[in-house]
Amino acid sequence: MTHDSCNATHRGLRIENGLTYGIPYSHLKKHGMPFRDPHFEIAVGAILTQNTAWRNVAPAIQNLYLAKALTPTRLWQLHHRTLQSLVRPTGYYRQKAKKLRGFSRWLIDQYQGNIQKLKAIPLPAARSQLLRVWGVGKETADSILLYALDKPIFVVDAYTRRFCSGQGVEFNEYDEYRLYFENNLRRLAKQPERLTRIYQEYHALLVAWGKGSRSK
DNA sequence: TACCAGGTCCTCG
DNA sequence: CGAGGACATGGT
Repeated sequence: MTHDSCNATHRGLRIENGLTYGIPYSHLKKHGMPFRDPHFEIAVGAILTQNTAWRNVAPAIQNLYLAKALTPTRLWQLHHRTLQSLVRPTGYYRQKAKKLRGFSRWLIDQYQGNIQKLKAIPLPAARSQLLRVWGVGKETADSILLYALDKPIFVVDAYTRRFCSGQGVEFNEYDEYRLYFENNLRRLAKQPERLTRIYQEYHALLVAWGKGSRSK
């Protein structure tokens, strides 16, 4: 794992340079990243941020880090009640603890707890498998695919719909919004291998727009 | 004090 | 299917 993971993107939000949830990067570099899988961590963030402000999610992930539980095995081994208390700041903490537990169990059973093995699966199959996990809906599945696994799929969230609405673009279904962006952005991408990065950056722009337009 | 925040699942008609 | 409700904490 190269150190670029320390600047990993969580659903469009970049982690501050040199700091990951309050832990100095120099510390991580010196001691390695025991009990921490940055790609799994991004998936955890995707679940915890469901209908929740990111400011409530960051402390929860820091709790998990300090508990050395940011790997599927370590997280699953936490006592159920302990896990609930660690993710409490995110709200819906009973449901979310159950979701994280189930997701971890699933990664352990299907992929030996190695999320990189899920990355090796073709995109459509990986998506349908994720959608079978309890607590993982379309937006969360696509967030995991795009940000944790670098798969080229566009994430549709509340900001995306709000932005479209302002432009007079409306659909009924999640996948209609997704395909609308994918079809248009694909045309702009000269090389297909840049698609993932474009989707990540474009979604990040929508997030930035959403946060900015709210305080107005 | 009320209202909201980057969803998902369950239930009922 | 599809509308309606439950889930829960922290910030403004």
